[in-house]
Amino acid sequence: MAGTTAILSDPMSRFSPVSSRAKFADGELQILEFWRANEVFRRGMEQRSDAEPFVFYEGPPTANGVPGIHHVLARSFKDLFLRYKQMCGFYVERKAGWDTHGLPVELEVEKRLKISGKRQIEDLGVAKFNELCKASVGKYVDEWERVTERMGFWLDMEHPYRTYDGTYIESVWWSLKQLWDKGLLYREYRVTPYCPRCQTTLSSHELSLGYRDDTKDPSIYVKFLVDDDPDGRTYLLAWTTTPWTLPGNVALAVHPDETYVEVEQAGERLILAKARLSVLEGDYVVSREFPGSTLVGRSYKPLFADMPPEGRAFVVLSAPELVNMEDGTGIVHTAAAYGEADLELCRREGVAVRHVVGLDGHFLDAQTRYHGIFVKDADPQIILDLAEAGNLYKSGTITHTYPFCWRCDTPLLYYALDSWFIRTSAVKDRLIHHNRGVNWQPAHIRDGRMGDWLDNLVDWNLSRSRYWGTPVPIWTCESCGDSVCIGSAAEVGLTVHDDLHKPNIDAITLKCDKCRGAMRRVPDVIDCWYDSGAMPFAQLHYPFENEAAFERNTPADFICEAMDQTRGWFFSLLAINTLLFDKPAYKNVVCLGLVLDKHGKKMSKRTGNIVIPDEVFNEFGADATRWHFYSSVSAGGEYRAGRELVQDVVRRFMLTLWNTYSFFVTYAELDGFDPAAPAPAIAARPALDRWCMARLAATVVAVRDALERYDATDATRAIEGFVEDLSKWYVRRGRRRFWKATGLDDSDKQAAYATLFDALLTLSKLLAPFMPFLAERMYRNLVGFEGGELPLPGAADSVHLCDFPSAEEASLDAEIIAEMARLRRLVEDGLAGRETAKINVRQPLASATIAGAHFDPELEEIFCDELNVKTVGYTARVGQFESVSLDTFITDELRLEGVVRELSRKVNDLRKRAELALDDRIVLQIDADGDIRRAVDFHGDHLKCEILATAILWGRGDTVAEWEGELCGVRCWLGVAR
RNA sequence: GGGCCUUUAGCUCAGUUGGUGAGAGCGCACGGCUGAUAACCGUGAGGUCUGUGGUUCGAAUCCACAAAGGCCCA
Repeated sequence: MAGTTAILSDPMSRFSPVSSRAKFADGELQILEFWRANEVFRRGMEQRSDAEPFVFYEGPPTANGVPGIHHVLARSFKDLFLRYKQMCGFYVERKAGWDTHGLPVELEVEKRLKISGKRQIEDLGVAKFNELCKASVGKYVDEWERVTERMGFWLDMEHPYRTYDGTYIESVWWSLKQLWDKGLLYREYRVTPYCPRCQTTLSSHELSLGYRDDTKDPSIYVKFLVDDDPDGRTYLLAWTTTPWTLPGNVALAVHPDETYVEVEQAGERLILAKARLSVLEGDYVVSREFPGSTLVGRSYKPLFADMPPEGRAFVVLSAPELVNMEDGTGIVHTAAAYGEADLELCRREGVAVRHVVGLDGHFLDAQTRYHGIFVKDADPQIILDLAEAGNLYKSGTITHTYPFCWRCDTPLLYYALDSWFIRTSAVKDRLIHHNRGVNWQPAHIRDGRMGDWLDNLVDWNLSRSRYWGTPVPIWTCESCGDSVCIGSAAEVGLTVHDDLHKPNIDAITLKCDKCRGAMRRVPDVIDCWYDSGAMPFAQLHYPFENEAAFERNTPADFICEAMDQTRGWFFSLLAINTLLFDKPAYKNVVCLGLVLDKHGKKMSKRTGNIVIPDEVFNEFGADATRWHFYSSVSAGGEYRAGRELVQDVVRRFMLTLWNTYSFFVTYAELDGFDPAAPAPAIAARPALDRWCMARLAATVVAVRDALERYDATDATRAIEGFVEDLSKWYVRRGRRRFWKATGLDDSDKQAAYATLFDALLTLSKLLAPFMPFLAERMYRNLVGFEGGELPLPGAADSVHLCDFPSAEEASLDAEIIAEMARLRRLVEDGLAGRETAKINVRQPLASATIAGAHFDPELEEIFCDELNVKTVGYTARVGQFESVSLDTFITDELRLEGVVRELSRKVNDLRKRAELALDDRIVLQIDADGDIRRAVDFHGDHLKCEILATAILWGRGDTVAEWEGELCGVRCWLGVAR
């Protein structure tokens, strides 16, 4: 590249020099600076401000930690389609959003304060706590913004929506009031998954985030002594994996239609289902058989003396829905407060419902034996006590799936509590209907994962007995119990500029319309997933303002998040939009798979296989990282991430592209190529050029088609294929055309430059949505913004302000693409033939014979050149495949031509070693005899051209580089002088 | 227990509605080419297309069952 330096310093150069060392990461930083200084993002939006909108919703992340590589994945895909649509002429708003409420934030603050549990929060003061929560939310926003910008994701972070804003909360209240008016909000005492550490219930989608399938729990068989047994030795045998619920036992359930047996074993009588006899240990004798119904109504002694019955309790109930014959004993221990079905059953049967465990997950004081102990910790003691009292039949451990809190890892309890629900089940059919109309990528999500979820829809547990969240806008009368729901801040005498959070809002009491009593707010806050699903209208403070903007912005044309959001944001968006408007919330969803490490293992901090975005960006750049995600697997697959994989993108794709681009710029500059000058019409260009343009046009069609289908993988693979062809066939085959000396007729050279320029410029636009940095760098230089002369007339100063390429009809040519492919297959065949015959490619041969169809003369010439044969002949095809055979007889004349080619190769190698510029002239000195002498005598002029020599001298003299050795079997000394 | 996805060369992955030698890139070995040179081209080794049945003139591809892995649900 020594030669180019001189050219570069020329102030009139058109292109800025392109080093063969690309330094992608450094280049990206410069482009970032360019975008910033020239406000390219803003101008891009402005340019399309009157255009048809393409609506995108940003799924709000919780900026509660630094962004990981999986966030980069989702943001890469978002950016790709948004940039693409903007280049296609749409107006694309990209409002950032932050999910600011909820348990994750509260936990972060608890951790930092080193406190835990609600009592400590209330000791600190809810006002203070919530203030800290709000401050904590912003803690990582800077980091998120930095990474977002660094990876080239254009997002309007200056006007984000925040779920804690007064305007946002007010819109959420409005929406809840709509549901209230429709009768879709209700309160119920219900057993729900409950986290005793966070002291709140969880919704079913939160629950689904925390299952673990390798949980070890006790598995115990418990004997309940029946009341009316004269001997006092007849027991009902029941099974449980939650010993801590036994103090809460109020009933046993049996299946009325199943057969039960009484067995004699070790002096005791045990009752269990016949089908479950296998759980018994050792020998036994079956003494009686009877239907389960005969057991119904019998009573038994409570397990613990300090558990006096309160109302009806300790009876056998009939519950076919609760009892199965697959596990356990056919007799089911029933704790009304700790099982969903248990509660339902006890209500139906009028059996007492009572808690033995407090909201903190510890046994209540009244529970004298275990009071104050955390339930899961009490299990061993309970088992011991049962054994001591003779109520334990056997105990063991099982491994099964059990839910844990998705944020704090505490094992969840099923616990009866008052909760507020949204009757989502009322619109189930509509949800399913709207989901049917969504274009899911990958398609199987629609009826698979999402469809299943909707089929099994349950009501949405909305309330959380926590602090940092949108307050439930419901007030209840202390005297008459009547409730009202508010739908705006004004209804409680506040504005959106007031703090609408706890504890402020709790201080407000309303007067009951019915009894004039005082109404107090339900102390709960709402599930933060509801916040996120409300963003289509809440981000605009609809319906209080922005009515027109809201109409324009719904539904979204496109959203994109990871697979786990089927139960999260994808659902909350769909559910809320359906409940409120009976409309779909989005049309196209790209649903991304998990990011695993390079071996396909889940990433975790513990195993240290985390990929840190900055590290990859710094080493290989954001473009390479993005491209890796687009191209590595089909959408929805599991993504692998690791530096080797990204490095592969650089080597496989980016360097190939870069070398081609660098080649073009180097020679275009050397030759003073002017892209603005009229170029030969495509139809008038050589076949190689027409082929290149046809391949380019086909690639444009393929990329557009793939992106319209939201298929990034197909799109990137089409581009990769073209770049491969451009570099490894077009440039390789056409190289000599570029360094041909300028002469009278330059039309061939002009065609070559015009073709390569066109290909690279179009490529830069095609690449812009995928690799925004590299595309910009190439584009700006190609159109002349980096050189010393004026840029191309009418060219935008950024590739991101351009229109996305459309295929030029004139260039589409399927036939030449097919013919070239055929030619390349036959060339391979010919080169293989040379190898077999042990004849170098440098040695010209007289002819090759193709057994197959004729080529167009232009293609024939390419074929001959590539195979280094003088002529080509044809014969009929033998068998199914075309093939090539070579005339391997080397005449004297051919041999001398081969010698010249060996010579020029050696000399050019010397030129390079001497670091001569590409256009430096030399004097060649030769000291050799025989074939070399004869070859030079015959072909001296040709040799001079090949090596840019002004003269060839015989004998040795002063040189800048020399070589001595054997060439074509002749001793030879070569010297190069200026 | 149920649903969905995956399984093709040492590694990462293509393989369109079944249809002419089972592919690419990387890696490895050998050779060639070369003023894009930290490139390029060719050849080779390496595959029971996870397995077993079935449909068919023909199956990596369609069907059934099974195995392994992943995700989700109960």
